[in-house]
Amino acid sequence: MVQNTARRRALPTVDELRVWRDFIETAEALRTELAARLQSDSSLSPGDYSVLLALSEAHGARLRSSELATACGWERSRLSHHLGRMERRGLIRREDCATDNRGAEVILAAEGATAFRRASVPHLRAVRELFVDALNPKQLAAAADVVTALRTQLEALREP
Amino acid sequence: MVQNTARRRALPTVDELRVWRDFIETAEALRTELAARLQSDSSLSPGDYSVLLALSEAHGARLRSSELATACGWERSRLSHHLGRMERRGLIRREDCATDNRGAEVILAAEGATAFRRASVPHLRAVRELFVDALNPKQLAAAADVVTALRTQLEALREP
DNA sequence: CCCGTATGATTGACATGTCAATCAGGAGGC
DNA sequence: GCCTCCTGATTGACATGTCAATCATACGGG
Repeated sequence: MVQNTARRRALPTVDELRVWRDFIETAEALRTELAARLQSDSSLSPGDYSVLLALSEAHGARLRSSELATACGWERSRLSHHLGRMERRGLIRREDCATDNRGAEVILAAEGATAFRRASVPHLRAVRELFVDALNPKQLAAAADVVTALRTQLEALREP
Repeated sequence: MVQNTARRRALPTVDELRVWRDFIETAEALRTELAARLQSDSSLSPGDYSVLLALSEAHGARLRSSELATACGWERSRLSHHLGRMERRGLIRREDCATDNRGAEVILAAEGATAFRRASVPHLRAVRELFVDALNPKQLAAAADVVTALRTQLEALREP
């Protein structure tokens, strides 16, 4: 038991640390490359893409601000800042909500819809090239398994 | 062949896209959680930690600015901005380089060394808890394999 | 109806990151 | 020595992200 405790408390080995660093740096490099392609294909940032995707899938191409935040998995203040920038560029509009005077509705503008259409297929193609095509079926399944385990651990440790 | 080409060009399936999103979001969530723990343990950001780690390992606890950038894997301008902030907080100092008047040497300040010592063990412990302990040995090996494959593909596609 | 509190959203201050421009100092050819 | 080009590093403008504070409105108890 003492040994068990000691083992649980030990610091990562050099090999384990290397895997960790490779993992986190690779994820980061992938995000950066995807972002660069998205930008050059469509002048959209990944944030823009998330917002436009959520709005495109929404009924009537409009969402309450807080629903949009949930759909993107963002904090509200982050969304608010980002919507300000997107509104300046004409990608979305904001209107007061009819049923709750505190609320705002975010509406996909025509220019935003066009930009999203232009971005979508090249972006998905890039995901395929850079991620899916890099892995054989076993590796893809292993990746899914690993991220599930990581997510589970993360959620277990975040609550208590 | 036609079929092969078609398959290569196809967009990701829903399942493949889900793995991709889980992968990228989990990596992001891990980074965020590690950053939060680092901050509360030591008032250091991940960027601060990278810089202090590189300086700690350097001979004489000092490095040329561009060597430091390489060690961190950062662009020079990013490093320059970050060093400005760290210098304001007394974590590092900058001196002119004796052998090249263009150059600058970055020096680990006493306060930076202290902060790094305070941060180091809890940070490594957090990596163990959140990453290493979440995976059994097979999963850890699979993770290493997957990120290697992703990195290889990324580098293959970035050059041409 | 009115008050206290909760909720939806925005704002301001600041940390972080990228890109392009700048600036000073080396290095080689003449 | 001088001119040109290369290199090391910083800077400014701006996009992005977090946190705490703010503000207006909704809502429920009395």
